[in-house]
Amino acid sequence: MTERPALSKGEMEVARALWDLKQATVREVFETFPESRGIDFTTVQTYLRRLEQKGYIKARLEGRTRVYSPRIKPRTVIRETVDDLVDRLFAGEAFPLMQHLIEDRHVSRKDLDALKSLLDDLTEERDGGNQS
Amino acid sequence: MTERPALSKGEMEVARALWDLKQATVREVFETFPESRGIDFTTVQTYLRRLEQKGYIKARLEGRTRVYSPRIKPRTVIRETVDDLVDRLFAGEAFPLMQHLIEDRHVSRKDLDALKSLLDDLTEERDGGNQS
DNA sequence: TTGACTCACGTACAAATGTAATTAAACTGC
DNA sequence: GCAGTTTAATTACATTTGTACGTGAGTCAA
Repeated sequence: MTERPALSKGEMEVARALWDLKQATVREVFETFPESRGIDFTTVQTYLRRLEQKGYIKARLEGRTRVYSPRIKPRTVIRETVDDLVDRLFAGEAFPLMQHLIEDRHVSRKDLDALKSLLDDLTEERDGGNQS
Repeated sequence: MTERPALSKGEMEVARALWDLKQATVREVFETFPESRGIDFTTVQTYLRRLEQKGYIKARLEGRTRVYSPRIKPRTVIRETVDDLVDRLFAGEAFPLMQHLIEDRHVSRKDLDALKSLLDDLTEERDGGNQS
């Protein structure tokens, strides 16, 4: 099922920018990058073309301009990408990654609470109200 | 700070295998890969050589054999690698990644509890004594 | 001590990646 | 209506990556 070639790092950045915009031209995507990133317009263009070739996004012509939009849902791409990382760097175990994120990152107080809340929801859902 | 060239996917797999073994020869690392992975002995050898060149691991000679061991702590490598992913795929926000891991992955009951526990520890540590 | 093997190492090489220069097309103010 | 300017599309190219082959040195059984 892992048909599509994986995203490269540069492609990832550009794909995410496009997801944020929902749909956009090369220029629009390009403009989301801060000057400091020092990326060339044509580089962004190349990434978008490759993303299209790989099947991640699609484009329609509007006048002489290509307007790109996602073909694969971000959520799906994220799942595949994270799965791959977990496989390679954590032998397939997601837990160590979560642990790393919680312990070695600066998690804000707000995020901490939000995470707990997520976990509680999941626990409840799991138990379906009748487990003790 | 990001001096060392980043790990490639293949290098990641091999590095992790070496971390697990603490120190090992090419053959020992090679043998941790299941037949199904279909990776060649010399491919593993190449990855180890490149990891050494990139400064991630070091080797000492034992007879005519190289015994590899980590030069950079796994924890550090993981941090750098995950940071990079978060930057590219989540615009630098770690929270969405955690959310993805919690919601879109199968988290076992045991892991759920362990995660909550981690969060609680952190909360306490945060609040405990001097709050900001 | 030789022929069959086993390894370690260096070498190889196509494909993927990061990055951009070139070329071509459209647009704008004279 | 064309010289100059923006922008889009194509092409280019060095590096990195994935993957492995060849060569030569060490080892063992007879």
